[in-house]
Amino acid sequence: MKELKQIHAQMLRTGLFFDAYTASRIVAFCALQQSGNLHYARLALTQIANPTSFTCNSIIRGHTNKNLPREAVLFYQEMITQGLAVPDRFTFPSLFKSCVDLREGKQLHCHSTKLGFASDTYIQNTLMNMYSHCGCLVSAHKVFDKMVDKCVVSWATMIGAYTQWDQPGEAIKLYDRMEIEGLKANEVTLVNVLTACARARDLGTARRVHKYIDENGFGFHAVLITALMDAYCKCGCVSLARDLFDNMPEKNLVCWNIMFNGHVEDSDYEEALLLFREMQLKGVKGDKVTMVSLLLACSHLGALELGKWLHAYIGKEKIEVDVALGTALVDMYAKCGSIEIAVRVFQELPEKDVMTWTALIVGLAMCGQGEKALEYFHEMQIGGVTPDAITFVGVLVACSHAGLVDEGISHFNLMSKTFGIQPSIEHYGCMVDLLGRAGCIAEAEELIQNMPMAPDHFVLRGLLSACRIHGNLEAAERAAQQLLKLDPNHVGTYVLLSKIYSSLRKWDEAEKVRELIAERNIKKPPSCSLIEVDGVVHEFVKGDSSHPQSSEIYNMLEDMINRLKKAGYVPDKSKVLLDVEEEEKETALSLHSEKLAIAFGLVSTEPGTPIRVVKNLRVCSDCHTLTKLISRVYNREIIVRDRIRFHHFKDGACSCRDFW
DNA sequence: TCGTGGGAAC
Repeated sequence: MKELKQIHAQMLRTGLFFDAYTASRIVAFCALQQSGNLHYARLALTQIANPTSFTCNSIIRGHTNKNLPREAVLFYQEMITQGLAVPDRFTFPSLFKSCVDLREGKQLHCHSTKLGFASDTYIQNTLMNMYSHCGCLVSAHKVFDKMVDKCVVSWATMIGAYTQWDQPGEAIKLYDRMEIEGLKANEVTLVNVLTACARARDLGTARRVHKYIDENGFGFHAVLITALMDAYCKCGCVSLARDLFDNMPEKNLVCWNIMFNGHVEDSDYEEALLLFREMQLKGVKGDKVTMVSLLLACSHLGALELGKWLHAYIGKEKIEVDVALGTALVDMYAKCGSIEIAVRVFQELPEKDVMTWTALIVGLAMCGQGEKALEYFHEMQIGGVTPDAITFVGVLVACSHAGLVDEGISHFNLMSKTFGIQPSIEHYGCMVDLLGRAGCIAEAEELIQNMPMAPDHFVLRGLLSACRIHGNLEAAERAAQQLLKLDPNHVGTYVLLSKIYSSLRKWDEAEKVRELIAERNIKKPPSCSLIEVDGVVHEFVKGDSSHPQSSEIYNMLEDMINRLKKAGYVPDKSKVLLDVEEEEKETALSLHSEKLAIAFGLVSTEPGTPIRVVKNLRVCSDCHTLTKLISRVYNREIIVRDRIRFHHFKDGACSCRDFW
């Protein structure tokens, strides 16, 4: 700018600036160059008596490029009202790009048509894009249909518009039409189609595009490969994406992020974290998108220390905490059993939306803090945030876990009456759980009878587990029958039913159910527990002896059980499925994965440190009793997250008040 | 003129 100003001054002295063409270059430089100055461009313009359309177009483009859309449109208005210059075909592309209002967009469309640019391909392409951005896909398509000379850009734009407006199926159809008409696609077309494949989970098309890329010699194109990776990830083919990723000559942050997210969505949290360490070794820094994915991994693993480390990293690297990242932080602290920090982080967030509030409500629900969850639910509405269907799932879960039957029912009614949200099967699932858990089995059955859809396995399993808690065999058999019809290969049904039989001492029936599992060759998912020590997540499965410190762990386990027996512990063998000798039952119990994880926690952390364990299944009653005692005898807080909620053990009691 | 990634639920 310093040099430009000198040139400008000389031009004024020599009179060269009064030549419109020469002056236009001064304006264009100031308006368009990185080092330019838009304000100066507009000042210079005021000194030009007869600016050309080129000069004015530069000003418009300058505002568009610097993301000042309002100013671009306002300047156009000035240009025509003051008659600065007549718009030409170069005026409209950047003008359309800056137009976000449909009404205004139509006016500009009208201008361009009156000026004779109706069939200019360049203008029509940007016009389509403008209509799409203004949310009028129909108009965008009308422009597309009427185009006589459609070029690659036209097709790519329309495909992109469909994808953007959540109609990936239509986008893919359009691409198919292109292929049929024998048209060549370019990189952008393919990126847009792949984005559509990702949204539509269309693996077939993604593979076809991949083949097309290989066969048409596109060479290495980072964005294209990145889009392909994402499509593979979203279609559940993470390893295909990983192959592409590993072979990329250069990896930008977006492709790292896609890979982190791919592994997280694939439930491979450890792999996501390993990959992050690899990225750090390469000296690449994460951004807010990276943090969201990694925090999600921590949430699933219950890796609080790692989560805290990421939180500190966000602060250290000055990563902007926007709503999505804020929500991920709240979710991480809540799901890692640190609800107090979750609440504090939540309160300090500058921006919260319905997802943020919902994450907190769900977090409180999981801790059994139903009343608090309801308080936040009301505070949220006072703050002007409208709850959605998922928020209500959280509210109902909160009521369910805290035994707030009446509140649950009233909120269930409130949902449709006041908020116009029709209850979905998820909401009915919560209600069945709520009623069943509180012992109202008949009411739960009646609700299932009267709901507008057929019960799914969540609903029926909720009923069945309520029957187990309350020892209602008749209702259990009815629920189990339906469940077995619906999903005969789900081991949970057999296990629950068999547990009900054995708790009622109907050993023969229990055995019969157990035999069915073997006969039908149904695979049991292994029960496993995770515990994080010094930032490393250790995994234990039932009866595990693969851990390097296994002998220490088993010694501790023995010590634990002996000390607890002295403190009054009697193993609860009634829920053990196996029809074996009493002693073996005791051994089977003592090998439950959470007991191993807790024993490991006791040997590998300082006295007094809280122990946090995450389980993939629900805790059994024996482990629950035992853990209560451990918390007293070993003077440790123990926080166990099971498949659906938290148990916070302290001084011999559990936060669930034995209601789970 | 057209292009890649992230947050809440039974």
